[in-house]
Amino acid sequence: MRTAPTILHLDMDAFFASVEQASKPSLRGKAVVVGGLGPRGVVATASYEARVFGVHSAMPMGQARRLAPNAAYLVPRFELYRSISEQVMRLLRALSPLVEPLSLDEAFVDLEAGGAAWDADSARLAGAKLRADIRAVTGLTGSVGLAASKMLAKIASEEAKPDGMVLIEPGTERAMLGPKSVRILPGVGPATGDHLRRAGITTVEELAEAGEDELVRLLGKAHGHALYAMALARDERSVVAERETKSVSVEDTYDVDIHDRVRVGVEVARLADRCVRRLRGSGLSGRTIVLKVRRYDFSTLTRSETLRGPTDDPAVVREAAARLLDSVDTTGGVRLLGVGVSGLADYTQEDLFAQAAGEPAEEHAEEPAGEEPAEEYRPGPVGRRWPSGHDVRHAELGHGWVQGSGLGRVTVRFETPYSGPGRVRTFPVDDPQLTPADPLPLVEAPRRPGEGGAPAASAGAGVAEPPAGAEGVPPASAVPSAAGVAEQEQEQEQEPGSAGAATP
DNA sequence: TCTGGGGTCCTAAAGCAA
DNA sequence: TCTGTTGCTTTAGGACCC
Repeated sequence: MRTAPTILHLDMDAFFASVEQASKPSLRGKAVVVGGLGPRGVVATASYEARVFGVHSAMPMGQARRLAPNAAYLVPRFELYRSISEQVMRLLRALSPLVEPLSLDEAFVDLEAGGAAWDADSARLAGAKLRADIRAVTGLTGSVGLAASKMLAKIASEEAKPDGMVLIEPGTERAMLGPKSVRILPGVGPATGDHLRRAGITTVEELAEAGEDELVRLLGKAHGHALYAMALARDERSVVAERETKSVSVEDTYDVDIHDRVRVGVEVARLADRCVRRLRGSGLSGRTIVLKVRRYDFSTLTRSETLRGPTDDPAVVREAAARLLDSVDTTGGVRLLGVGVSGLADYTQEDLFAQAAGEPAEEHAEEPAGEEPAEEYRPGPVGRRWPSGHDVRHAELGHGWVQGSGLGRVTVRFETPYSGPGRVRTFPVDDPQLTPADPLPLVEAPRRPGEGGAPAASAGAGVAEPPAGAEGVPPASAVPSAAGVAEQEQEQEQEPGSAGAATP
């Protein structure tokens, strides 16, 4: 274990919600909830204003709406978040080549390996500068944890939230960890937490006192050893920059359970195709096909089949998935279906033995082997073209975003990341002057010299108030192309207005 | 109106081979 | 030849993470 606190963990604050607030001035300082808007959606991220009402990640949307009926409810825009995330990751890689992203909004950085820090003081400096740079480049805030190990750096950033920095001085680890709940340790979730509580263990201190043998007896070998080490603040895991993908999967939860066996088969085939598209997009193939079925009662089962060699042939995956489906009972209905491929290989080695009888493994030519195209099939009602929260452009009124749609109308708020809160107007859904638009950068790209570190779009109090509807003319750079209409938008059918941006 | 989507890792049982 | 041991692979499920 190193002796200097030179491992940095960055965690962006309420990332999805903060991005939406930065791009929509009327939502700043308001409760914002990002997640699936369908009847079975859950919260992906809640802004801190929404958390005051008790809304948090993974909560069913319905419950969130009951707790915070006046919050703004938005569909996630992954393409936009990805592009912001890349900006942040670039800043991290400027500090060190050893950057380990954990998700779009989180990463470890080994400052020592990059020569960016060697002791507590230099680490603090690097952390402070990073936070300032992130704010300048993205307009967003992130929290930083600094410590001598990954586990502690992560706990430190948790402690620093929101918008702060915490450094754990080497030597003080056990004292700080001791009184805390076992739940702060990575790998202790609801099940393990319960298990330990029944054994009379609730704090990290008690975990350490229980002893290694007892923990192994309680939780099994791997988990027991790992947890005991964590309890003693021992964590030797190094920051690893490149991790190989182990599996690729896609799944859909349906708004209403599917009972029709034929329809189930059709959906499985569709998922298999989508999965293969992703597989090929990453230049991979795989040997093991996995079918996942969640039944009406939420019981989940998986069936898998391992082929003799890796494949990226849609027909082969489709057929394997269909065979697997034959072995599961779907009476009562299914709420979720998924198809995955694991046992991955670089797909250069062309399918030596074609798996499907008589199936030419070669019709690779078609799809553009990149991102998934938007799905045309979703029988989306009127809202299809106007997902709530997405950007639009009006021929006369300029840039805005969809606040809600339904009943043949779409409500748009006209504002940009650099304007003040804007006005709301309602149009027929087929208004020819209205077109979907790409998101604008959160920070106006060429910053005027001498403007200091306070970019126009910094989400926070005291937003400058230019005349409502003022248009920042967007520099086209740094914007994700073809904004992610693809990803997932669960369509919502709502009365105008109820798609509910916070009533300003 | 209960409970998403994309992953990772671990365990245990069963089959098979040496 | 029979039996027991060991170890690897496949399969299914569960916990956890963001």
